[in-house]
Amino acid sequence: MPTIKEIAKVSNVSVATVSNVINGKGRVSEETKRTVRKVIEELNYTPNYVAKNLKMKSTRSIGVIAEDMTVFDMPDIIDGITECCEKEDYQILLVNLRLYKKYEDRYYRDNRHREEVHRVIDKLRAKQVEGIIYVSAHERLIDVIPEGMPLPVVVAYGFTNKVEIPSVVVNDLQGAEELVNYLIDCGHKNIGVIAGKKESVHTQSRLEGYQRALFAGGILYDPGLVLYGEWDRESGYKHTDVLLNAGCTAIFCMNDFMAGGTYDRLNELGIQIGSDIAVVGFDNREMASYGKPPLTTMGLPLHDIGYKASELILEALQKKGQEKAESAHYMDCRLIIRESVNKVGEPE
Amino acid sequence: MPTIKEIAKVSNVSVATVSNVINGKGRVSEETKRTVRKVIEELNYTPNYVAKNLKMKSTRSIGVIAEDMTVFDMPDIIDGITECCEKEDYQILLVNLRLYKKYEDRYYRDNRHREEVHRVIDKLRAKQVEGIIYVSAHERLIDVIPEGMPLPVVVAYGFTNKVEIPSVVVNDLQGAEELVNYLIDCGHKNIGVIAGKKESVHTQSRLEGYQRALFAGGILYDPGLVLYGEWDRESGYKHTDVLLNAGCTAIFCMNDFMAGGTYDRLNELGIQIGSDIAVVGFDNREMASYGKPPLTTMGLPLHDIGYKASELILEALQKKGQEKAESAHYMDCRLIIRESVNKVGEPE
DNA sequence: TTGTAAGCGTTATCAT
DNA sequence: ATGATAACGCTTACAA
Repeated sequence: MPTIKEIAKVSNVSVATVSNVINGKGRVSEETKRTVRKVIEELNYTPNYVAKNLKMKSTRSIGVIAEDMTVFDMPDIIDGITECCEKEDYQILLVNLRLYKKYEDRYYRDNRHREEVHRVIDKLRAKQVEGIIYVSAHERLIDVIPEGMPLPVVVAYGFTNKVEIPSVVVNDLQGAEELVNYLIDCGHKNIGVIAGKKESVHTQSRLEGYQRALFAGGILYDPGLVLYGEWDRESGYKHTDVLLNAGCTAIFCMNDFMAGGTYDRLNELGIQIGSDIAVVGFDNREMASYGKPPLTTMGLPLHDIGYKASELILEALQKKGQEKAESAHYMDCRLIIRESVNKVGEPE
Repeated sequence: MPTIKEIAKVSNVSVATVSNVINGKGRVSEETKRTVRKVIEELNYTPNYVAKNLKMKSTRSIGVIAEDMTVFDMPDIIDGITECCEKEDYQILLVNLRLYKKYEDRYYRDNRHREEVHRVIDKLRAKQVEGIIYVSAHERLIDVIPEGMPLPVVVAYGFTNKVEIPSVVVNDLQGAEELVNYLIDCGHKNIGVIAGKKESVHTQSRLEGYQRALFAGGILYDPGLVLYGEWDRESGYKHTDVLLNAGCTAIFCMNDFMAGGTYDRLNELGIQIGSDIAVVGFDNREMASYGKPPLTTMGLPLHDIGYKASELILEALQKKGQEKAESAHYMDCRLIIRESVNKVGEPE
């Protein structure tokens, strides 16, 4: 690997001049520019960024800590991060914690995890990344970031307990509200819901969105129409009947898995989804588009979450140590209309 | 950010000593070790790796170029790469080409793509990565890597036209053979296949696997039982009838999408999958496990491909410039047995 | 327009 | 056991 010194030597100029033509700085005659460029070409020279970074005290790189690459939401978040970073010419140092593979399902109770995160952050700092994005595998409270980080950190797809660390998350409320609005616009008034676990923040927010939509639509909220499930297919299956008996013309399942379960039950019963009854899901998982009929659902703003997280980092890098922005950023969901919702005639 | 110099000053020792205690080299008294460590702790010092890397001329990092993060096979491949790299303490510089988002479906005919790859590689070289893994979004010939790369390059999930660049790909032949073997073990003798596009390498290899399994099972190969599709659901749907008419008791679809299509048709016909007839897919897409019944299919060795690619890079780094290994590495698929295959009694 | 030289934060050699 | 110091490859005053 040739260095700038060798380029200088064979070009018969000083290293300063070579540096200048590379970076388009200073005044250097067209003549020498040409020869230097030719030599660079011939020797297949590539400048050494680690030397440059050392000198410049900047790396234009950020660290991305992904809890687990293989969970369904990761790729789009990472995609959003990379899109923003590419635009601003920032590089990404990726570390994949592989939490699920390593610790099964209860890694977050584990102190090994906390220590590992600290180790990883130290290494990233050592590599002189200018900021860090921590990407949670599922939306929950992230409390493993050490105190007093000397560089901007944001957590994507998770909440934080420290005000100095912004987080960017799904706007469940808007999503649910818009989804139920759509149902109402289609003429449905008796809308049952198969919710997630009662204590989940998603469940709470999506329920609130449901209530708002109902209120705006002038529909009485009947708590008897909301059943709590476990987010799994089975829950959708077993709760369908009671909603049917209550005379619901539409069922709002708080995720696509549970919608799959109500599909199962409805099929058994010979009830036609999308004509006899409407069902909607949430999350827009891959399976949603393969349902029969394809499921109308709410798309998670995964890409936007990643993009926004990058933006926050880059902004923080600009106005170094200036006022902190608000802590939680809610990204809007996007309605994915497919074929599982029928219009219902005006009954009045 | 404190430097080693400041640590030295407040510890009342030289930088050399500090460096030594950090790296556990040279002889230094327990006494000074302790004080230096304390100062490091107090000042929250982290060594600057870019300086270290410059000095050491090594970065322990490799570049990973992903054609598109959001295609289904990427995450597992990346996961494999990171697992291997973490084990060997190598860092990953990730670049996401976002090919699909940028160029729709025919990016690979586009010269902008080639130029972009060259630019990306230059940047990675500048960052002093020690090797590069190019991860294709779909298995095909990758010919965008420049000639005479001065560092190890391997392409994961794609073929190469240069002998010096190893590639690691799916062992379609083994996969199909094992899958059809399983069918035969279950007593099936009349096995139809809904293949992919005729010119596809996957189709060719999987067909060969099918033929081998048949041969080993003493079953005559009937070319009339293989129908070529377009890899999509529709293909599975429309080819099912002729296989049925030919009296097949099992249908081998060359991907899960097409299997979904034959599921559709079989359902219409009221034929029970997993008892009246067997169907198997290939790829183990997310949807496969949600089928009714869950689809028996062949899992792609995505993780292994990533892992192997890393191994090849790291090996090449060891025996710098020694003899090249073979060029194409085939990773075995893994059979995923679910509920879409019935056993069939011995008819003799 | 071009060259000299200091310095970025480390490690390593060689004295002491 | 510890300390001076050169060197890694680059940028940037400043000098010529």
